[in-house]
Amino acid sequence: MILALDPLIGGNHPELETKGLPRQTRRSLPIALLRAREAVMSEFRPMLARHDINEQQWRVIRMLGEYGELDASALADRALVLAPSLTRMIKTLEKSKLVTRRKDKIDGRRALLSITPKARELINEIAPESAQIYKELEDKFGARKMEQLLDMLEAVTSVCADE
Amino acid sequence: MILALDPLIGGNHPELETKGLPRQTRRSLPIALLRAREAVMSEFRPMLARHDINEQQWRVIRMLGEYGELDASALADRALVLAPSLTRMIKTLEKSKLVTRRKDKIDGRRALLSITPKARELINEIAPESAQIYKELEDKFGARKMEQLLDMLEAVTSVCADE
DNA sequence: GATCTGTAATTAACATGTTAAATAAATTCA
DNA sequence: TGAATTTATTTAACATGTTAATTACAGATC
Repeated sequence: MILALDPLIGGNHPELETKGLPRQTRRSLPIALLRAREAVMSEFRPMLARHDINEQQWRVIRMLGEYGELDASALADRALVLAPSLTRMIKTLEKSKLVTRRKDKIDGRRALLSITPKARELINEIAPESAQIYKELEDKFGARKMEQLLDMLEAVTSVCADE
Repeated sequence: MILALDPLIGGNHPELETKGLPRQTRRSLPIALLRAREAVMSEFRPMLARHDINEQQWRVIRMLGEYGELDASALADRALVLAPSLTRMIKTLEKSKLVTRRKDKIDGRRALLSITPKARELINEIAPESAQIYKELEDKFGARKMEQLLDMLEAVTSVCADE
């Protein structure tokens, strides 16, 4: 997505390409971010799958583990999940006894969510495996470069976020 | 996602947090990539919506515009869409007369996909708007930093991809 | 040339992503 | 106070994401 296309009709000639990608797409930030995310997540997904959990569920459970009880909006925000998705996910997670839900007595609109002891056990199983994978990635890529990359990602995020 | 969780039960204390995020999550690469992508895409999505097209459809059309006719596997690969998603998307895009589809006469298993003149017109409308948004982003973030970020994203992608 | 194996695409089933509309509770303010 | 407005959540409808199974064809082997 999201770079100028040249006016050529019928695709680019090979000499305009590098690394097998046309120049328009090769250095597109949105695509580079998507590619990187896919690549990184491919290291973690099989491990999560072995624990019968998906990426989004892991984010939700983790955030509740880290913050404690949260209302739905705050949780959706932190777990980077949209509210309607969260509503559905909570139903599933309640059925599998990983999340509990109660009404806020002060503000009746709010749903307060927290994790069960079973979910804490799950976190305790997954966390070390996750840390291991992360560490291997950090070793291969370089801890220093990782820090730099995280800094730049934070920077580009805030450039886009506020305006 | 994907950093070690400390053994504290019931969430972190405020003094362990920075920028409103618990330390476990604050510097997680998968989450940073997701956040960055969401932030960047939020700049482009409204423009694409005005053209009645979503992010994935734009990637598919763009790739066909850049490469010319492709079989479904090659297209799915380049557009970063899974094959089953692509199958469904092509049906929609055929109905809206943006993509055409034919069988490969040499290898009967392959579906060869290309875009219509109508899609080329759409590309010609979207491309300059996209370039404009991209340029503004580059100006705000810094062209040099953008290059560095793209380099690092490429690097982390290849570290994960091959092994 | 019939079977066996591998590959491309599709289908199926269930998950989340996305936008808009509906619901319900809180807040504002005339 | 009570109507109007705002806010939190849910529902609805349709999109893609994801994995597994299926279908259809190609290529290899005997």
